Amino acid sequence: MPELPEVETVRRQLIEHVVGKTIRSVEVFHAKSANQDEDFEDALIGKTIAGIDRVGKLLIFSFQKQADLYMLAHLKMTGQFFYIHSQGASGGGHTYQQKEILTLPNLHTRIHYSFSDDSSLYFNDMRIFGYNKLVNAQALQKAKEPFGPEPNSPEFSISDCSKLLRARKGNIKALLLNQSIIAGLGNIYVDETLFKAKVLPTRSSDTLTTSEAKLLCEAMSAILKKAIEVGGTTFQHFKDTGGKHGNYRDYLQVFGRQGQQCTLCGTTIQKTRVAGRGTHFCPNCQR
DNA sequence: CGGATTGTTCTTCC
DNA sequence: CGGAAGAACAATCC
Repeated sequence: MPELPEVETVRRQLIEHVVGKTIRSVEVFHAKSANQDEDFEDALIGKTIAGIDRVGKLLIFSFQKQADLYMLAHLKMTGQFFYIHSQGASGGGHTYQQKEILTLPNLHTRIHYSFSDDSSLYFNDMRIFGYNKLVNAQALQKAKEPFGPEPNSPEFSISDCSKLLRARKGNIKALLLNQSIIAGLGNIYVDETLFKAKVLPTRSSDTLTTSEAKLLCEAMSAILKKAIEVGGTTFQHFKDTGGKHGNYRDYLQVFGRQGQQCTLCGTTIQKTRVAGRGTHFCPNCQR
C-alpha cells in the first residue's frame, strides 16, 4: 500500500541508483505489467534514464535526448522496485543485508531491466495492479492532469488547503482519499491524519470549522514529512529498492491498532468501514 | 470456503 | 454535475 511517502522513498533511491544508467535489455514476464502493445522492450533498449519525477503516487521516468518518451510507474498496492548492484562488483560501497533473502527474479517479478554496468532493476508486483507504461509527452500531460495539489508543496498553503476542504461536501475520509482534490494520501495516512487532527472520518467536510480544517492540513503535512524521513510505512507489502521495510509503522497511532488503547486517552481504538475502506479511529479523541 | 484486504477507475443511481 | 455505493481488477491471508 504505497502512498506518497513510500513512493517518494522509492523515487529518491531510484534517482541514486539508476539515473544516468543506460538500459541494455528488458524482459517482461507479465504482459499486464507493461504496455499492452509489443515494442516496450525495443523502445527502452539503449535509452539512458535522465530523471525520475513524481506526481502523487505516480512515478515518471524521463530519458536523455528523448523529449517525447516517458515511463509512468504506478505501484498500486503491491508493486515494488528492487535494485541489485552488478554481481561482479566488490570492494567499495555498502552491501545490502537483504541480499540473502532477496532472490531475483522471483515468482512476483514482472519486469527486469538490465543496465550497461551489469546492475539490474526489478519490478515486482504480486497482484499485478501496478504498471510500467511508456507514454509520449501528450499522454504524460494527460496523466498528470487529474491530480490535485500536493501537501507540503510550496504553492499549496495551509489556508488554501483549508478552504479547499471546507468547500466540498461528503465525508472527509472520501475527500482525503480522492487524488484529484489533494494528491498523495492513501488509507493509512488518511486515518493517521484524521486522528492527529481529532476529526472523525465520517464528518462531512462542509461542517469543518476553519480551525479544524487548518489543523487537518497541518497534520497531513507533518505526518507525510515525518513518514518520508523514516522511509515510509510498511504494513504488509512495502519494501524500498533495497528490500528494506519502512519505519513509520512504529509511529502509527490508529491504523491497524483496532482493539488497542488510544495513546492519548486510553479509549479502545475502533475499526469500521468508511468510504469503502477499513477505517481506524479513536471515538473519544476524534469528533 | 467465504470474506477481507487496497489504489484507482468505472458504472449506476439519485 | 456532485456525491454515494458497488464492482472490477488479482492474489493472498485468515
